[in-house]
Amino acid sequence: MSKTTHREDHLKALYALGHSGASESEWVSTNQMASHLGVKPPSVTAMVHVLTELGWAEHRPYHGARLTPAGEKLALALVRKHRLWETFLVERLGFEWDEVHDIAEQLEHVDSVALVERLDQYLGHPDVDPHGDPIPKADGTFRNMEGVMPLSELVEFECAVVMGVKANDQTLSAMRDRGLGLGSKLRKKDLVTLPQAWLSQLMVKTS
Amino acid sequence: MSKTTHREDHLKALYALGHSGASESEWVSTNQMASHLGVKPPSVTAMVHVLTELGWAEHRPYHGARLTPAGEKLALALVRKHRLWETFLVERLGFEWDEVHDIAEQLEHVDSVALVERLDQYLGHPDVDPHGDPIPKADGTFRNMEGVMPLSELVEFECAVVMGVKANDQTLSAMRDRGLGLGSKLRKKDLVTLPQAWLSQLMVKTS
DNA sequence: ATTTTTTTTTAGCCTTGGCTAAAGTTGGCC
DNA sequence: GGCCAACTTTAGCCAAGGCTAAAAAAAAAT
Repeated sequence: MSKTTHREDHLKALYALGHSGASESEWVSTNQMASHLGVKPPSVTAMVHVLTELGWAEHRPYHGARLTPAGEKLALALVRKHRLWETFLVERLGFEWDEVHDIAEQLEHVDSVALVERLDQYLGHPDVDPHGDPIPKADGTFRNMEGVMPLSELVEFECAVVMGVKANDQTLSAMRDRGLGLGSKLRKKDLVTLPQAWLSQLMVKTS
Repeated sequence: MSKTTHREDHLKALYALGHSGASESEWVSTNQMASHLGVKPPSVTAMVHVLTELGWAEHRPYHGARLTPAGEKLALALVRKHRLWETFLVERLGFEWDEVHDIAEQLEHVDSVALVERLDQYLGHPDVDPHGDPIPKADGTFRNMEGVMPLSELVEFECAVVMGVKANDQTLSAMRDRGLGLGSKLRKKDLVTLPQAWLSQLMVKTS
């Protein structure tokens, strides 16, 4: 990996782990980042120092790290690239939704602003990627995702529509085998037929 | 750059410099590779040793290096990827032919056989890239390029059709400004209006 | 409140690829 | 045939990232 790619991977990890719940960027522990990146904690400490030097992160020793606004902007650009490429791979090249993550992981590090913008245009400025995750616009804003929640949080409902999925490739493949995809409709009685673990991974909206 | 990307760059240099004229892979000097790659000679020596270890090149000290059949196969796969991506960038994303080299240089290192094959299919199995260079098939064979030669080698002719261009981005841009592109027709009398240097860069076929 | 456990950081080493400077080859020129 | 110039390789150093082991800090437990 290039120097840049390394830095980008750490930025993305910081972004991914720091935005689980709240909208504010949360402190992320060294251990969390290390296991997320498949690396040992000392390596993370070293890279966090570099990111701090660059003004992209701040570090409170023995407490954690988090993105600065500048770092957040860069991370969002990476997320944008990743999700646009995933969309391209599925929409244009005919890949399945469980096959694109690793390829997009490589494509997202290609450095060309013009390429991203032309890709976005070519795809018709999509709002969400093949997993239903919102694609940040060039200015960093997101599509409104109001009313979307994990299936597990619904108590009473008639019919729910799948708006997104948070799952690894293996689970995505299994869901596809069952005919589940974005837009699938689920009724109360269907719930018992689904693997328990999926309830928190399927993001739905009642209609 | 990743370890793999470094090796691939040296393989490509060996291929590019060793196939100028003949079909056989020729010996390439350390200096040639170094200046082609923008690196100092000792770095090339070191990498050539690595490629030799891997069975991708052979090295005759103080004489030069050349690809083995295995190395040639890998180099061809890289050329294939590069030219397919260039085609995609021009045909689908609307880039100009002088804007795509550097981007394709990055895209060609993305590692996924499925991606290359789907891209090839998506583009309709093109024979040549936007510069008229032939795109190797998955099995390593090329389109027949018979009858194509530099404009400078034509002595008497009625009309020649541009089939390819060997030029850097700046020259490509200048050619575009003059309306020159693949398929452009040139007559004997047009020659005097062209910059001298272009005559050896424009690959043509008499019709 | 002290001790123990867990987490994080620092210290020190390895690998890979780059560089300069010095030594070794090759080959052309008298 | 010997010498000089050009080119190539080796030797030795630097930077970036990764690792393990040990030290330091924070958190937990008694």
